[in-house]
Amino acid sequence: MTAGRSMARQGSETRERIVQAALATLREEGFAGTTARAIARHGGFNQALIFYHFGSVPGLLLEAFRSMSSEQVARYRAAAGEVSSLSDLVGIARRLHDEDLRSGAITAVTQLMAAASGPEEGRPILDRFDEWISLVQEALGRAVGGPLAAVVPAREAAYAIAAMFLGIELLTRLDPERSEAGAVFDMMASMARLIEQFTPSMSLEDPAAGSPATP
Amino acid sequence: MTAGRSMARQGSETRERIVQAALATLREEGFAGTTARAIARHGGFNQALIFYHFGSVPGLLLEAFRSMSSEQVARYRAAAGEVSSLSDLVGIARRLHDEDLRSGAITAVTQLMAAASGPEEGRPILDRFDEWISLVQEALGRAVGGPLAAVVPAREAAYAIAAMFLGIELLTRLDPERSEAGAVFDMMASMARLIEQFTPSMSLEDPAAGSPATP
DNA sequence: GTCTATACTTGGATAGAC
DNA sequence: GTCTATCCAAGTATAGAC
Repeated sequence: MTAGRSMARQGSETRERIVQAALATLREEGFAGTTARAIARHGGFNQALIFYHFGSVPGLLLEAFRSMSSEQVARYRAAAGEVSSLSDLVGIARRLHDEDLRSGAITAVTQLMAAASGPEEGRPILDRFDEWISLVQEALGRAVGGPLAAVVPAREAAYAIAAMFLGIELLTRLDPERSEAGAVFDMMASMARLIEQFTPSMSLEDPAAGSPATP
Repeated sequence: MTAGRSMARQGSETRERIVQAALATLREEGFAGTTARAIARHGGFNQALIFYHFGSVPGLLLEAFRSMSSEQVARYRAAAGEVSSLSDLVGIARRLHDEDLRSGAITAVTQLMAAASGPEEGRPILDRFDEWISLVQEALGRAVGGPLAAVVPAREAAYAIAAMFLGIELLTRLDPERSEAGAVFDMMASMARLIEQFTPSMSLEDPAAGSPATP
């Protein structure tokens, strides 16, 4: 219904390009180094475009965060839907971490979070982060059953797990070489297997409490 | 051996005053708002003093981090020495969190972590953070015994716990009103009690395992 | 919609008086 | 050691040509 030109699409593409450049700058230069000029340099476009499309640098960063978070949540919600054990959950956490080492998506979030100065800037970020907590909570619901589910409040556990993941990303970013994330995921994997031995599949369980796995 | 004047001590006092002002600014204005001028305003002294005493703003921030971390680690190492159960451990974690709500000490760390752009800046921060991990690991060693200790690698568990704490501080800072830290500590407290039921006091245990310390 | 040029502001850092 | 004054670099943001 509009003119035959691809003007709207061009604008969209440019916006997306700026968002990607902002995320790249955030993870490569850190928050302190993420200025309008640096972002423009990274993306190979003009610095003025940022203000034309997003009004201000903080405006761009917020939009970049929203865009990135939505994309990643959608991506992982699909994976979380197929989780059926704690081991699965640890598996996708590890995968998310590994992929972030390359893409830096979560890394960008930690930068924005850490730099937010108060509730005014923090709230929109927290709103988005809630989606991640829900994602974990949902996966947790699929992963644990039996007595464990009755004893562990899902929301709090999900919050704690999401916080831990966040902390690991923050530490990894300080020096990827020295990160102990790999060992931590290994530990959680064995703990998951251990717990699974004590709380066997719900579909087979009998009325008595204990009766762990019989190999 | 020097002159009778209290010049060295005065210098020390000023340095300390600047460090405190830097930490206060960091937690009240966030990293982005922590400029030489803002720090000076906070502390009620002249902006030029920062450069005279610390050479640069990053120099001051690093020193502030070292100072704060040492103090807090010493403070909590004493408390950790008296930990004898998982419940105790959760208790001091909660206390540390509550105290940080007022002092903002840990909060300042998260801000500095955000500032670090790469391994060069990240390494000294990570070096200090190692002390926190060791602290947790030590407390964990006192807190858990019996079969659990044999199955959970202490270093990895300590790393995970420290990361989780960091994440919780990060989230709490985004909006203290909305923080779910209290509920998370409650959950961990009940889980600690639960685990303690299944792995009773080591002093009563039977010869099977490694028979650690007997109080 | 995008680029060039530039006005305006803030922050880091130093010189020199006290 | 501390303060005043100031220089300079870097950043945000806008005006106007294309």
